[in-house]
Amino acid sequence: MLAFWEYGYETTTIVDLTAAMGITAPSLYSAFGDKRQLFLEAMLYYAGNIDSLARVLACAPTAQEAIRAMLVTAVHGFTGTATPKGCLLASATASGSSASAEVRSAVSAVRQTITACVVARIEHDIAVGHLPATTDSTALGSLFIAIVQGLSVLARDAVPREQLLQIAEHAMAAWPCRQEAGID
Amino acid sequence: MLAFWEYGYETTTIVDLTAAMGITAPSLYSAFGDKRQLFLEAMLYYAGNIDSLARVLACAPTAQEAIRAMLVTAVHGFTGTATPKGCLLASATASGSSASAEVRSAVSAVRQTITACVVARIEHDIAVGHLPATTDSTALGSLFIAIVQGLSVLARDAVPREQLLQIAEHAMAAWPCRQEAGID
DNA sequence: TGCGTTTTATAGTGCTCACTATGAAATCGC
DNA sequence: GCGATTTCATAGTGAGCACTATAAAACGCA
Repeated sequence: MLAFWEYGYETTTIVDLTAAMGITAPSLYSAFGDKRQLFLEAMLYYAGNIDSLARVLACAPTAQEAIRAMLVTAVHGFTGTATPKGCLLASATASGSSASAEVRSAVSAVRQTITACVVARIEHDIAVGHLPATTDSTALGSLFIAIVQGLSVLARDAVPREQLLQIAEHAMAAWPCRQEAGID
Repeated sequence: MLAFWEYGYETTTIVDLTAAMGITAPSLYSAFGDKRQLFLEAMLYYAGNIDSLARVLACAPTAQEAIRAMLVTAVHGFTGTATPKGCLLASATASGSSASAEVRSAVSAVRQTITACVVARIEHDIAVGHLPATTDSTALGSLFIAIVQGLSVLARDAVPREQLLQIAEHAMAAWPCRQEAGID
């Protein structure tokens, strides 16, 4: 997973993977089938962290706080010292030949699942009156997904964690109704 | 440029490039040196469009309108039918082996130049009183760069132009002072 | 037309890619 | 303890990569 995270899907070689895993090529192929299946498993393992993030989305008192937590968690994940910079989903298949279209669409599907979770949380807050009924939940949720993916690009450019956190804080101003602290 | 835009730097092959340009490999090498130099020229040609965007930044009446125009221009560029989806700067070197680190830092440098233009425009509006003196110009400018790069990811996921424009419109709410229309 | 120069096409170079055939080593039931 | 079965390492496979040596063709100029 770390190798794919660092170098991307097509640019990571079997030698990179076997070296990282401490096994030989035949073992890798008997265990995972081929490079594509190994990547899909690694991606789902990576997205597992985001599944726990979906639980955080549901448990937060408001959608604002839920998204704030998502942004902070993302920034921390993108700037860890023990892991590659940025987001595996954002960078591993950002480009590639037409041979890897299937892998790219699998990553896109995971991203859309995450987007759907965010949109659902926003719609819940609309339903209970925390957000205006006129709120465009799809556009607002997609905006924050876009911001997360954009933060990944900046993290890859070696922008430090503190600055990314400030950017994320500024992004929180995009909520349609400015509820000051204490309203929740 | 279109080939690099579509497939990325490392995943675009010399055969792709010679086929797109209608020339043979020796002609390509005598004209451009090698693949790396050809990519750098193609990237600067692509960024040339963004240089004209820097002029738009300076000519707009306010920083808000300047950034709004940048977002709209970006969305249109990311969803054109005659060009690949997304942003060349965002996707072409999002991942890659350590052999292409130099190319990746060149792309990062262009992105930081664009960020500096945006930040300068925001600081200009702070100086003339269009924006609060407490505005964090670096964080705010970087946020909109992150949003543009994030929109590129969504565009690559085949999100339609109209939805991206709505997302961009929602992003405009992130400005620190909500100046309604007519104030400028 | 004939010659020197530049451009271009053919055909390959060594290298690395994802992937695998074959023999050695370890493991297991009994 | 021993044979059957599974697991693993060595050593390669054809294919495709970035890149180039050589020679033919096109061109400017007389």
